[in-house]
Amino acid sequence: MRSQPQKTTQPTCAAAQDSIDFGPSLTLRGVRMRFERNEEIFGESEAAEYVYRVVSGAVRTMRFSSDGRRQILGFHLPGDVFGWELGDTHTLSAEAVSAADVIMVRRSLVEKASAQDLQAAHAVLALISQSLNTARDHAVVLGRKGAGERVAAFLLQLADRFVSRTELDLPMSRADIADYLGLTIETVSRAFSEMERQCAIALPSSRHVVVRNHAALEDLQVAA
Amino acid sequence: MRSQPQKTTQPTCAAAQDSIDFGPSLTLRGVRMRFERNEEIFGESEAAEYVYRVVSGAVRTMRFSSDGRRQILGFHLPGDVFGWELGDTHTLSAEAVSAADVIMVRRSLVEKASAQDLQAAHAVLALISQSLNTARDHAVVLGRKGAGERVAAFLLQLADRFVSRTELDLPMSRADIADYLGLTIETVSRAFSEMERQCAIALPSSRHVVVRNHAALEDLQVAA
DNA sequence: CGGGCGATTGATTGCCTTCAAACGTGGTGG
DNA sequence: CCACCACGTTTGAAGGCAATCAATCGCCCG
Repeated sequence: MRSQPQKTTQPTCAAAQDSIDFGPSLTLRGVRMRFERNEEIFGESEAAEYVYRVVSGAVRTMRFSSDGRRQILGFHLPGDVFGWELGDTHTLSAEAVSAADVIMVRRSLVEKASAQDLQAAHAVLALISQSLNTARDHAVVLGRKGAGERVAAFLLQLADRFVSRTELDLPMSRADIADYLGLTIETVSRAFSEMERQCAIALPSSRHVVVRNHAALEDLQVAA
Repeated sequence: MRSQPQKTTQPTCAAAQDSIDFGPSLTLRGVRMRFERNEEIFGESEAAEYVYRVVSGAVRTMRFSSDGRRQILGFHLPGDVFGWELGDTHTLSAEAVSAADVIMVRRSLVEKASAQDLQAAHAVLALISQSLNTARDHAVVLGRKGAGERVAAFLLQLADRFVSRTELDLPMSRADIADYLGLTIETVSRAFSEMERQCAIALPSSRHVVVRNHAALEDLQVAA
């Protein structure tokens, strides 16, 4: 299933671009690669050879329950780092949601840097710590929110990450959103339609969301 | 709501006991305290002054959704470290599930140690990394499993942590289990009853579970 | 113009929640 | 020592919300 990733032909800009910035004191060089839509970046239990940063596009990380059901753990947008592991194998899988440019830095470089430089070690710690916090928020959504609330929370979360907080171009399908929120495609779709009916959002197309009433979304997120 | 915690009167054993072992190269001294059942250990948005290790009893960490619904993020048993934060305030709350002895180490000590010693920094990283992995597993359970599967997964998870893998003394109530698994008390109770009916477990008392058929539980965990 | 895929909408089912009541046990006070 | 109360748990009945099953729609691409 793992298709041959290939380096971009054009050497896009300077060397400084092809690196991951872990913080004020840790910038590591890597290689830029392009992954096509739905292409696997790495799989669970594969050797964790690289750490990744999204340059453009979007990436999903996920885990599968023993009988194959998929849980998406997070979406990663430009700037996000993913794929870091403490051990030497990946504990989750990653795929490109849309065509995505990604910078890959050898894990050994990160290890070496953080084994020599305390600031580097702290930068990695901050990264993981942030991931943990996000994962905990996600647990609250999955464990204690209804369908409408989950979708509202998802949209608000995305809105906070886009430059324009009202115009969202969703890179992911309804199926992705469903597997992220612990719902089905149909339920997600109905939630979108219902929000449109209530004029909280507009849906010029299925992948383009306009937030019409931010406050209404925040209400939905709490009780819907 | 925060009652006055009080140090245990008997100085139980040596100084080495009242410390947290983060790994081969980081052991920090602290103070031992006892918390009674349901006593708050720290609250969300309080200053994160200490890092904690469970000595005896059990602790729950949790977060609340904006309208007050409780999601338990984890149960912490003897040996577990909890309450670590990157920033200077807690991002979750902790309470004693049962009466619990806990060792508290000043966070500033951990900070100082991991800012001076690379092995110490790595020990903290390993700790957080493990928490992240656990949180991700939890997300799979919350997002993609049915009620019976959740309870089975919960029991197997606990069984792995007890000395006796077949005799479990649950320190937590059905309400705690429900809030951990994203279910209601009644649904959890029904799941237990159903497992007993299928002879996967026995319930001599509501808090004492005997695993009769480990394999059957593993099956339930996948499809029930 | 036709095919395929993702999204939407509708109808129905089923699981979990909600509401309600009874049970059991541990603790307290008479 | 026993009666009683409180609280956690279990069980039952009913309802609701999301899943499932099924059909249609819309759009992109060939």
